[in-house]
Amino acid sequence: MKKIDGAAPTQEPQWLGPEELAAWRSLQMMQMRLNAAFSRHLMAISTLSLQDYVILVVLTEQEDGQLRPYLLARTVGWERSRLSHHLSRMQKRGLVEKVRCVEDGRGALIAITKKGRNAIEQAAPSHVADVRSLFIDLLGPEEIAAIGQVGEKVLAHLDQVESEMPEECGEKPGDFFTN
Amino acid sequence: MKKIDGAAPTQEPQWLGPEELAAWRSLQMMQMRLNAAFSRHLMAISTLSLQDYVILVVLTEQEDGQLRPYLLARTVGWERSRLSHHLSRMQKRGLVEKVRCVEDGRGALIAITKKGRNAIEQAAPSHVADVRSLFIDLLGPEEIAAIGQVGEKVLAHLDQVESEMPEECGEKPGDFFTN
DNA sequence: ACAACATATATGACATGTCATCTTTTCCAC
DNA sequence: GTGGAAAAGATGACATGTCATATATGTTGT
Repeated sequence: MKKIDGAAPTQEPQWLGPEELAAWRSLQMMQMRLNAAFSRHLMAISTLSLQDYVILVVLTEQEDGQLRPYLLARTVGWERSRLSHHLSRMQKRGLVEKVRCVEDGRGALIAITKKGRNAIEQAAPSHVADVRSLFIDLLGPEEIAAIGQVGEKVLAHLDQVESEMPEECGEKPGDFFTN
Repeated sequence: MKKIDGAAPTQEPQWLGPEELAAWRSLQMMQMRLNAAFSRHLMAISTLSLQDYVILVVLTEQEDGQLRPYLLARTVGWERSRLSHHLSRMQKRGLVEKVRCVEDGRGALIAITKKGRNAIEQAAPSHVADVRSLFIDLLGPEEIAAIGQVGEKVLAHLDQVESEMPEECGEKPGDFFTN
């Protein structure tokens, strides 16, 4: 089925304007380089990768230091299988442990270990200082607020769009986070 | 050498405030989910991954469709070896080709092929429409400008910090991009 | 001309992420 | 209760990214 260029004006692809393009690209580049910097820094000062750190942060934010993998996945925005693989590796390193879940026979509970807690508690101050010095402290409160608003707005829209997505339209979620 | 807590107030780690944390996290989550969405979409409508797309975009922006790998790496913000591996794969698929560089016997030139050009020209309109509908069109011009400014500011600071970094301080660049 | 060093790129081993698929258990309509 | 269908999680094959290192060529100072 071809599109016919009739009375309706042909939908010329709506390229990005220069400011739009520049903003989008510098945002992408910023994220990339910030994550690279955090990642390097974290590896330099601890035994944790940025990914490990993200997982551990979420776990420490639960009062019991435990969380179901599917919730953890949702929170950090990772794919199920990515998380599963990563948790296995973290378990091997003794950073987390898998506990059988009582209420749901299928599931597990991921619990942060003493060792995991030590690791993140030792790494956190320096990492946070990094986030401050490379990002937060460079911005004014209005800029921070603006960033937050943009993030929320875009995320809300994504939630909406993705929930409306007809099954098997070839586009399912599957994301990632990283602190 | 230990730090001594004397008259100088102990540097309590300067945690992020709630708005700061929320802004930072939603930005990260946004990037992650946007990239995931773009990636899925691109794969669905073309034979290109988001990474392929990024490389090809940069090449098409050169008038001769060619660029030295080290410059390409700088432009997209990837590590040298990541780029090298990825270009090899793209070459195998016929999207780019490596040309011997005349001025510099060490180097190469990466040139986009007909096939590569076709692929990206076919994919671009739909991808750009995606970037619009999931990001740009949700924001007002002030928000776009703010984003751009934040990006530039942070990147400028990163450039500075990373250039000042003493050799072998264990933290070298090594980043990534992704359109 | 040449040593000593820097730069451009490639490569192999390994870490990490993705996709499709399997198992187990739960949920629900009948 | 029972037969699916859906959810939670694990897993193996494969794609991609990282790190350390190798190779070749350029550059510089003498």
